[in-house]
Amino acid sequence: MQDVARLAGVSTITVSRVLRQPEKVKPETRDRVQAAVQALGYVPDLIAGSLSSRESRQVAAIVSTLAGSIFASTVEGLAQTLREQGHQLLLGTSEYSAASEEQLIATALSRRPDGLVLTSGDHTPRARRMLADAGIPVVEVWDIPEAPFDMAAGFSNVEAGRAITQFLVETGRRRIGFIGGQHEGDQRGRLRHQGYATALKEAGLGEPRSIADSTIVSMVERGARNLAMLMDRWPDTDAIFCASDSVALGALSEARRRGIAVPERLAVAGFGDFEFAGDFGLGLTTVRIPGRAMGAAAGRLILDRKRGAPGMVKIVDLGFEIVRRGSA
Amino acid sequence: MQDVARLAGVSTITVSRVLRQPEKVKPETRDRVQAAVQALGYVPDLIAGSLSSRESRQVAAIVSTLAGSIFASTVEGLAQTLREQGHQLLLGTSEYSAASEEQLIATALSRRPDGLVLTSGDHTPRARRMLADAGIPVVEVWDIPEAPFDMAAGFSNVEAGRAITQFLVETGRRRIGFIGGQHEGDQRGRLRHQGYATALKEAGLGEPRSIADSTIVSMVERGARNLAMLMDRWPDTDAIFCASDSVALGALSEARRRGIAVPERLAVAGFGDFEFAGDFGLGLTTVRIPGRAMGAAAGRLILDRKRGAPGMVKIVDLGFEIVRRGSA
DNA sequence: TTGAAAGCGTTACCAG
DNA sequence: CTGGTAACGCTTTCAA
Repeated sequence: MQDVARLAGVSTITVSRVLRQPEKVKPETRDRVQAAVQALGYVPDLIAGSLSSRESRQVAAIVSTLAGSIFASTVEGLAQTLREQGHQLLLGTSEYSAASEEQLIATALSRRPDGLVLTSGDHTPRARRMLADAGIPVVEVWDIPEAPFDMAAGFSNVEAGRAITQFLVETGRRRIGFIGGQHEGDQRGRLRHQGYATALKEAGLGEPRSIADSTIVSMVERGARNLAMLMDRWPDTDAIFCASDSVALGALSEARRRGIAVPERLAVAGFGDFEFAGDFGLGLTTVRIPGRAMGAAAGRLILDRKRGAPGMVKIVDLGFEIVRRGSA
Repeated sequence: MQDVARLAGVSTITVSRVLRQPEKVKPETRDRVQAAVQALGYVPDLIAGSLSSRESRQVAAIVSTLAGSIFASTVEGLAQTLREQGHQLLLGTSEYSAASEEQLIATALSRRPDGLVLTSGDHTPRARRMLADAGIPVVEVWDIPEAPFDMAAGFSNVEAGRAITQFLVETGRRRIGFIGGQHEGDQRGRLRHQGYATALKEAGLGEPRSIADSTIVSMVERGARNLAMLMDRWPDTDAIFCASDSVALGALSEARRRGIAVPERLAVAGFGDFEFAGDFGLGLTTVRIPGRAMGAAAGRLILDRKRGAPGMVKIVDLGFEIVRRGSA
């Protein structure tokens, strides 16, 4: 920066101003400085800048995985929104890691991000304390928590599970099963299951028929195995709601293998509307989730807060949508 | 840090040492400092640390998109490898953005990352200069460039295109088409096409039959449209190689629509082995790409270099694999 | 509209 | 094994 300043015949602070608030510098001076920046190929050091200005122009996000098209679009929406407003994304994934969310949060915070995006869920007291101490905007995505830590951008998993189950009821199904969620660590799957159970009760359709054997690694295989178990136990089942589209895909394979006609004898509904849900065979009936929009909204919430926008909304409910295709 | 030092009755530099090189501090002192860190809930400031130590323990990656399961696993593999070795990922996506790769590189470099991961391709002279000036390890992924900028972790797209085409030839196909790649901006698709054309020539099978209408947004739709165009123009085509699995998925739909039997009358091969390639209908014959491994290798190359590992490998060829399923 | 000086919180370097 | 002091490269005052 000193080199640039020298070449332009100004002081370093003027160079800084040209870069950060060009309008505060006289056009001639500005041009001279910009020429010097170009000539020297100067790249500012944001680390030094951040230390000095106490803002990092960086937002951290922690997701469990990018695989399976689940959080990928959310991360993408977030990254794009941040970039458009001059911020960068610091990404942490927790998959296959013994490191607790707590640990990941601590690591992220040590970079002094201007905000943090998390998937909603239970956070430990220690995690909550760290977040509070950091004093930065925090957005939980992929659900509307009952007691949000700070802000949230998501949809109601309970309502979504209830809605798709009601949809199955409306299409004449009476013996509806559930597979593939509600295991430990899948809080959102559990919420969907809760919605499913509620809908059953409201329709007077008896007890839930749920299988959630999580000993199988792949979601698709899990879907196949779980459907098999469910049909063995409740052979007259006429519809299933799967906790995710990949589980539904596995269930469809298993149904084909067993010669169970879909949707005639068994309706299959998924969850997520993943990229190819409409592009194989009869198409998967599912619940569309605003993945990308949640990321974008999370970015906006953080940046608005940072700007000190007045009358801030804290919870953004982006809803969901039932997409009917051939499988149910 | 001063608070911690005071509470532990040591100087700040000792606190720093306990955190970064615990073995250099006497156990008793160390315990006292660690207790103080706990008591105060101290979170070190990596920004200040980076400024001082001139290493950021952060690696930047720039990919075009996380959608479509293309780069997601690579990013995940990278993030995991970095995390395991105490580094963090700074992620930039270029999608839908007018900002050039150049701009993204400049932004990433301003954080002084310890390394940079890029998808291979043409980089502008200015970009190359910035990379050179930064003096950090750079890894190109998703191809083995002829003239790598620095290091590379990938596979040969040309060879992969050649191999799958040869496979189709070996299974008795003689009039083999290509759809969905080779348009502007898809350098790797072009390389696969080149391999395809080479294989045709080697087998004496005449001129390429290629369609690459890139005016359609979705890859799946593009596959459908392109297959339609190809079959209209060369009705006797008996096999196609699709530049990606999503294109292949679209082609399969279109074939179904037209009553073209797959694989009897038309063999369909994809590229990528995306997550669900084996899970719909007859299963997609495709080329499996080591997505996650490329990310992990890229991380290792950068961290090894940083450590000054001797006799460094600069190019890691992770190969590819033909996966035969029902479609070809 | 521009500049001088004083940090930002940490680590490198060199002593003790 | 521990500590003092001086950076690291920039931005924030506060003045001119």
